[in-house]
Formats: sequence, structure tokens, C-alpha cells
Amino acid sequence: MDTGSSLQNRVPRKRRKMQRVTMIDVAKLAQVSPSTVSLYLRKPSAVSPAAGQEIARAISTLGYVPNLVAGGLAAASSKVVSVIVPSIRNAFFAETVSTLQSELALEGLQVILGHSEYGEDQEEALVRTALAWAPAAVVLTGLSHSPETRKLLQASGVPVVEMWEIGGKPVDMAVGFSHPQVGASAARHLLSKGRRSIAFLGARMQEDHRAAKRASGFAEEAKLAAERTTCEIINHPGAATVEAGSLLLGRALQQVPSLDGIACSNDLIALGALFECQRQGIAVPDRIAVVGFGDLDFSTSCIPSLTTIRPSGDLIGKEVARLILAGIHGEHPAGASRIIDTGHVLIERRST
Amino acid sequence: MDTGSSLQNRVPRKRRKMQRVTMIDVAKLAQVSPSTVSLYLRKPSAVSPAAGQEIARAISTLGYVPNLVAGGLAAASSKVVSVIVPSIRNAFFAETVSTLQSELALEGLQVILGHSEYGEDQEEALVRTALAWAPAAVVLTGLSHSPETRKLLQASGVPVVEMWEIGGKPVDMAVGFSHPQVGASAARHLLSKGRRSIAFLGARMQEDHRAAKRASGFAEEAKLAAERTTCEIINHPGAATVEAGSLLLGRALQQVPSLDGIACSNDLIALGALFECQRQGIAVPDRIAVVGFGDLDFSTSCIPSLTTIRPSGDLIGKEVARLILAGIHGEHPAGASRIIDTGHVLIERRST
DNA sequence: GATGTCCATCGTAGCGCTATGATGGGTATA
DNA sequence: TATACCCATCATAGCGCTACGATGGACATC
Repeated sequence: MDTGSSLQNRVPRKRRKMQRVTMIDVAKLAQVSPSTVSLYLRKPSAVSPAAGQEIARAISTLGYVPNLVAGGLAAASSKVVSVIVPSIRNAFFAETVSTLQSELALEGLQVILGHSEYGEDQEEALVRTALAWAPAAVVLTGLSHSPETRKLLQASGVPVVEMWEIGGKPVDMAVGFSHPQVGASAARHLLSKGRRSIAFLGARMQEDHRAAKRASGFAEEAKLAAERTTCEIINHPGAATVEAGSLLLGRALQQVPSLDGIACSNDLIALGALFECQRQGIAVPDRIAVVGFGDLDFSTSCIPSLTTIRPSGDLIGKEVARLILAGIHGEHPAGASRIIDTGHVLIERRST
Repeated sequence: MDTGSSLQNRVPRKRRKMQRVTMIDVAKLAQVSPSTVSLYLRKPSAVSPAAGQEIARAISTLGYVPNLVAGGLAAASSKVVSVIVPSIRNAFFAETVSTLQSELALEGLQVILGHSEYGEDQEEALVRTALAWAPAAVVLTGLSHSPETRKLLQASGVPVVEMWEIGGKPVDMAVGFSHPQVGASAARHLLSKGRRSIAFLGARMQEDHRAAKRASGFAEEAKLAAERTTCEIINHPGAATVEAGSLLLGRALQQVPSLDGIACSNDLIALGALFECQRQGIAVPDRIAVVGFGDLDFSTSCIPSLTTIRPSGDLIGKEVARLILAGIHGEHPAGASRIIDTGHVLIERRST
């Protein structure tokens, strides 16, 4: 091919070493053109059964693995979905990501993971790299993002799903539930149990806007209640851990000696509170009722078993996947169906 | 350019619609060649400060986002590290993946995540897609893989790190610790506390080979002990959850009424066992001593606080990242330094 | 002044694939 | 028999970037 058609004759360039099996090799062996192989790979039904068989045989004898990078470049959109969560260590998001990944894998989509550690600047940087992959979709957590992030996403034209929160204006699509409503449910439940001195125990609420919204929903609902109801919001600046829960309960008792009901922004915190009660000889639920959030693994087994609110992390993952796949298949949901409320359920157990 | 040099004249092809800002746009605006822009992006120091500034300005005015897919294709290796874990819901792996992701992000590497659900076939499929991304490295969990998986990996020439286990022959590199030794440490600790009727409680050990190895290390060590020592291994076929722990303790007591010490393959199981003891009025550690594995969040706070073995999931993540980055920078570790033992630490608390 | 070296910069051939439109033979329709 | 229409298949132009080697000016050395 080196025709020397330009101004000067040039030494044929050393081609990069390369021994990888390509689609062309498959095509040669199967005695068809590369386009047919490509077509077969993307839409087997469009190729005659005879040719298909021949191609399949060639693929397996050569051990051909398609190069998705090349495919992504040619198709101007890669088979990748970029998912950005605050933290993968958080069981909530781990569950969602896990489900999402499984669902997307069925359609040959890969998940690229990033975590923002609850930082908007970090998130912005992650979105930037995410877009550099020309992903099939971008999935973010929550509805709070920097203006620059929103601009980047909007300009990109890539489908965007914001998950784990609804109630604001999403960039594109949203799947989740209302956090204030979760807080309200918790408060209503405690009030219905006759508790009048209640508190919300949360962690990292300066950064975790969703937890903060649960707290304010809780406080709002308490305000609506009969008089003689006191309500406190207590925050731990560190991460939501069992240990934080123990600390928070201690602080709550100090601040509100008459405390008779708490809601926690996370089951881990609730578990810590239960432990602290046990340590201090406080009867649960007799003296203090405890409501958690998350319905984590241990909530049925702990002592007493934990009344909690289940946000259905896996359902969120499923719905996000559904939205993304619909978009890829050309069925772009419109209007209200671009926002999906997965709701929440209060599960009453022994702790209230 | 459409020279019509081939057999027939052809209508100039409709070019694909395209409005994305490319490197060429940046180059034009900065009045340099595209190569210089590319060079600047990859190695800013190789470009004169004047040109560099010009390019930087152009990038920001155009809002240029490099296309990593194109870069990956041209460079024959994408800035992606494919990580395959059994389950991201498992706190151990969540921790490692989280750390790994953070470390790699510092060097502009992305993590593509897959989970195998402890299935070798699933893992093989994941490895296949992973390789389709021409990743900078592949990270797997454990040393047990299907022969086909090993063959695929070896043939690919991509750096491979197997994590969370050492003690066998890795495909390429390994970072982790010896699971039999963990089991042995647990047994030794229980024996040192005078326990003679001990059991190992594990979950899903038919699939989770590492848990099974901890169990057999435990049993081996028990065998070496003074006579009159009995040792049982009890398996729960489902996932390692708190609930499973409660069930397992019940079964253990049934099988070994004289039970006075247990080791669990996971802190969640240990926590479930603690709860069950509390429910049945069994004193821990007086009647039964409990050793966990994982040093999870709650282990310090639960009642009694849990003696456990810390495997340092974040250290594993860090070391995996180090190995990968060294490889990318051309420093290929050789020989023994391709296997890194992150060890384990037994942390004694109140439960023994 | 000639030659060599170094450095910043440049030109361009691919990387492996997909999308577009063309081709040509077979079948249905006029 | 002529025409239209399909369908399976094919040829090829990019997708946006990187890496290779070339270029030419600045400076040092002979």
C-alpha cells in the first residue's frame, strides 16, 4: 500500500508489532468479508445460517476476542456505563451497583466505577473522565451536583440517570425515592408508638445531603405532631458506622434525658445505638424505641430485631438498568416516566 | 481526498455527523500540530512552556475532553484496569476495590468492575470481556480459576494480579495472605485460651475456596494440638450473613454440646453467633469463645467486642495498585517480588 | 566553516472496528 | 419477459488518537 504518493518517497514505516487475532483473520478463515463477521457479531440473525456457522467456527478455532475499544471508537459510543457513587463501601450502593452490573452485563454492557467520597469537585472530575469514555450512559448518585457537572453532562448528550433520590429536577432521568418522606415515615412511626421525645441520629450530614433530607423530613413531621413533642437532630461528622451509632446515642441521651425514640440515618448507626443501650442497661423498645434505615443484613437478627425502612437498593439498580437499556434500544421514555419512584417500606420489628 | 482511485468513481460518502471537539480543533486554535497537543497531554514537560500554555488555553476555551477510546485504540492498551471480584456486596472486597480505585485514579486509570458470584464459568466470561478492553491490567480474586481462564490471561500478555490469596502458583502476580494460616491462627488462639471443643463456622464453602482453606487450616492446627481436642467444620450453603451465623451456632451446639470455642469465616457470621448466644443465654467468652475474620466496622462495638483476624483489605488494594503502576512505568518486578504477602493480624478483644 | 548533537515540533500511517451505501443474484410482481 | 424489490454480502471511509520517524533550527565541537 505504500504508494509514496506524497511529496517525497519515504521508507515504509515499521508497523507496530501486532499478533492479536482480529476480525480480518476470522473473516479470512470463514471465507467471508470482515463486514459480515461484524454483522454476525452484532446481529446474528442478519447473516445466513451457513455463513453464521462458518464464522462461529472460525471464531472459536482462532480464539478471537473482539476489541471493544476499536468497536467503541467506530461506533462513537462504547459499551460502557459509568457509575459514580459516593462510596462503594456503603452497603446501600454496593447493593445497587451489584444489581446494576448484573443487569447490564446481560446486554454486554460493562460498568466503570468511580467514587466521589461525597465531594462535588471529585464528582466533577469523575464525570469528566467518565465522558472521555463515550459511555452509553452515566449514572450518578443523588440530585446535588456542581453546576459545571450538570453543564458537562448536558453538553455531552449522553443519557444520564441520577439514582437514590427523587424530588428535585434531574439532569435527565432519575430513579429513587423521597428522602424527606423516609424521615417523615420514621417520625410518624415513633409518634404512633406514643413517643414524644424523639431524635434523629445521622452521620456526615454536612456532605451526605440525602441523610440531611431524611433528618429534615423527620423534624418537619415531628413539628406537625401534637404539642409536647420534642425533636432533635444529632450529627456525627465522621462516617456512618456502628461506633458512630454508639457515640450518637450517648450524645442524644445527654442532650435529651427524656429521650424515648430515635430514628437513625443508617442501620449501622441504629445497631450501634442498640449496643450502647445494652451497655447502659436501657431497655429497647420499652424505654427507647429505635428505627433504622436500610434494612441491612443484620436487622432481622440483632437483639432486639430492628424496625427499619427499606429503600430497595436492588430495585433501584434494576430500574436504572431498565431505563438505560430502553434508551439503548431506542425507546426513550418521555415525561413523567423519566422519573421513577421506587418508594420505601417501613418494616416493623421488635425495636419499636 | 476522495480520489476515486479505485475501479469506479463513487459518490463521496456521507460522513458521520460529528460535532465533538477533537484534538485537531485544539491544535488549530493553539496553532500547533495535533502531535504536539497529544504530546503535551501525555508528557507536558516535553513541550515548550509557551506552546504548553497556548494548548492549555485552547483546551479550556473549547472545553476539550480527550477521547480515551480513541487513545486506547491507538496505543493498543487502554487506561483501564479490569477488576473481578466474587461480590462487591462483600465488605472485604468493597474495601479493596475502593482503595484500589482511589489509588489508580491518581494515575488516570479507571476501574472496570465485574463480579463472578463465586462461579468459575462466570469468571471466565468476565475475563473474556475484560480482555476485550485491552486493559492495562486485570485483577482477579483468588488463585482458583478455570484452565481456560488461565489460558486466556496468559495468551493476552496483559499484566494479571490475583489478590486476596497467596500460597499457590499465580498466573502472573499475587497480593494477599495465606488462608490456611489464618485458620491456624484462629485455632491456635482458641487452644491457647484452653478451649478443647472447637468448631469452624463457614458459609458457602463449596464455592468460596478461600473460606474452605481457612477451615482446613483451622482443622489442621487443631489436629496438632494436645489430645482430647475435638474440632468440627460446619458449613452453611447460603451467603455469609449474620443470620447464617445464628443458624450455624445453633447447629454447632447441637452437633457438639460441649462446644467451647468457635472461629468464623467472616465477622458477620461471628456477629450472628454472638446474637444467638445472647438469645440462648450462653456466656461469651466464659462458656464459648468466638473468633471472627475481617475486623469489620462493628467488631469493636458489639457486645462483647469481637476477637477477630484482620486481613487488611485496603493494604491489599494499595499493593495491587502499586504492582500495576510499577508495571505501567516499566519497572517489572521480578521473581519473589511478584508475590506479596500482606499477612494477617489477630486482634484480641473481649469475645475470647 | 563544516560537522555533529540535541531538542521541539511536525506529518502521517495505522490501531480494529462499524456504518454506509453499493452489488448482484433470487424471487415476486407487472 | 421485463421490472421491481429483497436480501445477504461486500468494499471502504472514517472514528480520534498515538507512536514512529522526519525535519529543521540552535548550539557546541572540531
